[in-house]
Amino acid sequence: MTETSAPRARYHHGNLRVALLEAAEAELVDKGLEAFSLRSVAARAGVTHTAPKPHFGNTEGLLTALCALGFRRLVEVQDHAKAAAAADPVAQLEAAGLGYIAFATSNQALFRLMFASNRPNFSDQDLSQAARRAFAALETDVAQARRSKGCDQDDDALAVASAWATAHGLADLLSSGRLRALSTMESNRRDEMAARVLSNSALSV
Amino acid sequence: MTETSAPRARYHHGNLRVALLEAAEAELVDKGLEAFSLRSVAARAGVTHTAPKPHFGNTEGLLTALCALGFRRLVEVQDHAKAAAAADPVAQLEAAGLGYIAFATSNQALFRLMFASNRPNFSDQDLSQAARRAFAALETDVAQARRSKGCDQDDDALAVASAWATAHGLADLLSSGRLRALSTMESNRRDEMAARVLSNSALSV
DNA sequence: GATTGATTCTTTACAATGGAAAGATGGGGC
DNA sequence: GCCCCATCTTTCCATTGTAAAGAATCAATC
Repeated sequence: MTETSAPRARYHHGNLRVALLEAAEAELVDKGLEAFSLRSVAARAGVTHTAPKPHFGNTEGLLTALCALGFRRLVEVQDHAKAAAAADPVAQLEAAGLGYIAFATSNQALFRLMFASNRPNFSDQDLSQAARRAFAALETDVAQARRSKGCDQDDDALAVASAWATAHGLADLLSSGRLRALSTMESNRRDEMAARVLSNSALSV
Repeated sequence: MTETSAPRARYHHGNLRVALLEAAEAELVDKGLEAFSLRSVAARAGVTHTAPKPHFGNTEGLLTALCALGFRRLVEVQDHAKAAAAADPVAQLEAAGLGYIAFATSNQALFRLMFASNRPNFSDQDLSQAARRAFAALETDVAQARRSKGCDQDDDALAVASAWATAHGLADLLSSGRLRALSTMESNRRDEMAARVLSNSALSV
């Protein structure tokens, strides 16, 4: 009777690819991107340090896959936040922004991998597609919020840039602990303030 | 007659500390933060790889000093931009924001060292002082712009967060080439758009 | 069910890196 | 002129990522 829950001692791991991705994320959480070690990741997964090669090629390959996973999760977090918010397009946009911030603050190292690293291969198909999807979602959120408020469609592109920059700036500064004014607030109030700043940036350019 | 401009072949370098900082920045520009190598920096300065130790301790020490230098240069760039702008407080704020963006786009790796790295020791006296100065300048710029427009002083703290987030977000996304909508514009027009977004974020929260 | 080929994983080896330790050098105070 | 000490070099070591070759296993075919 072979244990299906512990396929470890076997020579062939069975699902090493996903195990490595999980180990890599744990490594990222524990040590941060700058102390990320492929050998350590392999050890976490219980394999030797060259086992990742068939699955990811090299360290950059693993980080590229992890980065794509990050963009997909970013969209998930935003979708989850939107589902819990009011149907009003402005509330939806604010929820997306708050989701962006929540993702950044609870996945700091992954966020940096996605937005402040040269290690992932951004010309990789899977990654660039995942990143594009995240950007496309933002575009429609901004456009719908602006339509609901009767904003000029000609300024949509600028509003997208403005909203993204604001959300990204808040996310980055909050996740790195640099916005004391906001980060020390009680979380409901912080979200209220952030939402105000976000909708303003998208609607009144 | 000893050449003062080439104090290299001597055992004691003379001003190795500043030479290493210059070499470190060149290394940062050439290879980026993630491929930064202390040995390579030492080689650039014409010394062996352990020569930096008496001056900076370890790699983190060197990066910490470089990071502090970055914050001082950021303020310089902003001051320079403000000096070239109109005296109007809103124009001054916009100039500071555009300076922030200009710094980020022309010093990408240094910008990442300052805002997206755990390697510098941010509890270092010199560094934290330099960073605080940069933040203080921003605070006064925002406050003065708001006074000139009769904005409510109670919202100043939020406006500072909003303006900083917007400037930082624009800077980060532009420097990493992610804001095609803006980065493909002719530069005058781009600055005009960015200024509009920036002042809006500070004045109409 | 046995054989063969391809894939996965291990073993081994190597170059690059950061840092520790000890020695060589020479500047500066006395 | 002499000695102390900061500066720089030499040497050594642990860690890391990657390449190459071999062992183990799976899968397809006969």
